[in-house]
Amino acid sequence: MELVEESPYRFRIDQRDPMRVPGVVFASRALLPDIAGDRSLEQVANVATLPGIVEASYAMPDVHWGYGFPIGGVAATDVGADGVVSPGGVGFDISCGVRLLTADLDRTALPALLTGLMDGLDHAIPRGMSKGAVWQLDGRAQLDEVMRGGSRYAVERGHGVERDLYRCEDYGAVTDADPGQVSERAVQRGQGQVGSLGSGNHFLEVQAVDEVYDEPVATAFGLRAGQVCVMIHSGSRGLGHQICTDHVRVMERSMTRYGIEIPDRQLACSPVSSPEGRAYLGAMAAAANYARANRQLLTEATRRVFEQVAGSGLDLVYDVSHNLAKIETHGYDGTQRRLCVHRKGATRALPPGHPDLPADLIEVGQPVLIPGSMGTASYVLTGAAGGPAFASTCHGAGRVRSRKQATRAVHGQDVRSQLEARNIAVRGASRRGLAEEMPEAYKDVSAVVESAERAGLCRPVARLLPLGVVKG
DNA sequence: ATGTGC
Repeated sequence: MELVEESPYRFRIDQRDPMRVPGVVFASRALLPDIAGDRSLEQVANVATLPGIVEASYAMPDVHWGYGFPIGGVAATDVGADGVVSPGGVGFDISCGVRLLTADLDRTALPALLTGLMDGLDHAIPRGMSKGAVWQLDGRAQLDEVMRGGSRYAVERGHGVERDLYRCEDYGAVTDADPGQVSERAVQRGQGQVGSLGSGNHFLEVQAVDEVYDEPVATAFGLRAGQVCVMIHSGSRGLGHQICTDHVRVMERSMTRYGIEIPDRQLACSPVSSPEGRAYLGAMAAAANYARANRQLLTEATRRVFEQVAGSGLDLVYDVSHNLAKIETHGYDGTQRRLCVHRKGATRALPPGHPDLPADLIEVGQPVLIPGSMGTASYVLTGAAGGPAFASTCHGAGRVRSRKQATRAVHGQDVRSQLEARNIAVRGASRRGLAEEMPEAYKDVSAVVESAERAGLCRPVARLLPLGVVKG
């Protein structure tokens, strides 16, 4: 795999058969995947073979190996030119994403409150594999409402306030969800998980704004230095996982019918406008709404704890997904085209002036929420005008060691006491979970964010530091 | 990521 340096933060994989477009990796030289021991660049090249792909197969600075597509990948296909949609381009955790909430508290008030808050959250936040949820749904009919209405339905039912919807991607729900394309098995798995964190890299953190880089934008987002925040990172749990599994299987079988040849079965795909493509997009949208409702219910549980322990409310800064495909209009080849933009481990980053932004954010751009690895900083960014990858940027630190490698590397060292030694409170994390998520298993999120900024993908707004973490 | 695993 040969990389051509186009500029200090942009490398190209030249197009050669059967690639339809080049690959482009946005990263500093230091952050580039190790070509010898990592197959993610090969995956970037594989994605470039997809029917209808336009411009390039893009990789963000946090790129690493994933199912078919790399995590940290962005690929747009032209809907009007038989462009495809691929479940592997979204990932198993459909609409995994992040929301950030601000408290009416300064970090100076926290030492006296942190233990109470963390104990309250420990009790209030269901987490881990299939271990309960905040919301007990009343049968499939109500789950269908969640899949159709997302956060909007949750708020309608009293789980949140109207303002939450203005600060959620798609005003809390996408409109094209089709619960009829969600299997009974997916429903069974998702039924009891609305309002649950999950495990792996999912977390709820109490954080503080450590540094503000752009005062006017931070103010528009509702952020100030020293402010206490809560970040929630979760997705669509077993429901999204099962939807991905189901539709990959269907698409694998339909490939020959559409004459699609791909170098890796994990890139299974169908034309966006085909029955299989539309079925997947309808089910994917249902999972996207489910994930927003999930984060909304986790928000409500967190609010109850903050109200009771600290007498503080929590305002939503934003909720944005980093695993999703969306039909969007972008200028390409001199005209406006409808493109299916796959973002897998990549965050939508709308620039200032974009019509899809809520009125109070249109001048400053979309809040982009970047969770760091456990115990490290997280970032708030905003979209950059003229960004080079369909209004997308990175999504986090990006793994450099597999879960297995990380577990081996811990060698009995106590990740929990290392966090506590740095005054970060930990609740509910399994020893193994902590080992898999140790910061050494990830790239340096600060370097990732710096590369994304230098590549012109986004602009930095604020850095957040963790005070307490709740994990599965 | 995930009723970690065909």
